[in-house]
Amino acid sequence: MDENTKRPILRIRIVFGDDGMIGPGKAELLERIDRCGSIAAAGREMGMSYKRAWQLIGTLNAMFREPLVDSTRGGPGGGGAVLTEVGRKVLELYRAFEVDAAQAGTKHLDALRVMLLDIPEEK
Amino acid sequence: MDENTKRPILRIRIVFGDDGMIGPGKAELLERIDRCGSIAAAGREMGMSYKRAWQLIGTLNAMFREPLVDSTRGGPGGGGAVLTEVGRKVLELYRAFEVDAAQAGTKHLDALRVMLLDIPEEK
DNA sequence: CTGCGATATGTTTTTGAGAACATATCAAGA
DNA sequence: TCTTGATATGTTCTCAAAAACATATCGCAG
Repeated sequence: MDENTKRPILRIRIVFGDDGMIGPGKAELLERIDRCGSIAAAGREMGMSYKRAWQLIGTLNAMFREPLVDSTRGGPGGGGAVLTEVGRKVLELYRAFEVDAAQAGTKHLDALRVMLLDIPEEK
Repeated sequence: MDENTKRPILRIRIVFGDDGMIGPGKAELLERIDRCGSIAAAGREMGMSYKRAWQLIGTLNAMFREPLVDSTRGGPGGGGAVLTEVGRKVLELYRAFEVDAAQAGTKHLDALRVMLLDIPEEK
């Protein structure tokens, strides 16, 4: 059974400039890295190849003034990765944004939902 | 020069259920259909093939209780398409949601922006 | 009754993103 | 020094989404 079926009704992607952006995927990845202490493990949890996870983190690190993730190789356990202070802050801001935005638009969202053919259950 | 470079900092995509969704692309398409009175013309303006535009409108029409776009073929000018009342309402709600969400999160957005390497100009 | 311009669809081709696979590298610890 | 587990990075393969191309249909206007 797939317990990962917590599907948000709202999906916000913040676009910076021409290409750089942060959305639900990268946010979740950051979160899991914080919990796992490893890019590989975080990616695995999300059913994502290590390479993909690594690439996403690479672009994230590249678009901010300071990296969001610090990674070390070798060492005890073979290596690992941790969120930097900036990383933690960015994640927190993104999540806060999500909450505020969703809350601000509840009225419009509800109005839209009743017009739908198949009304999806909340949460 | 491409004057269409009005790049929003925020890109919101509303996801309904498993697949149906409305985002910036479909919203803009609806808007242009309203102005042009034609799916083909609206698609052309966006550099999109007629087929693609037609498909997008098809899925939109299919996911709501009532169609958002009414199209006629033949007739004066060869045919055309117009927004229904529902279509206009959906578009309006989506735009309103965008505005409210962005406004609600201005603070967080600004905090994020200053951390960026290349700070994109607003608007 | 023919031509036009737009909708309506089907078929084929292209292409770009991600998966899959393959190594190389590092540092600690056994 | 050899193993280990994770990072780092290149190469190839797969497939689905979009583009490109091709028609068919419709209804006025002339």
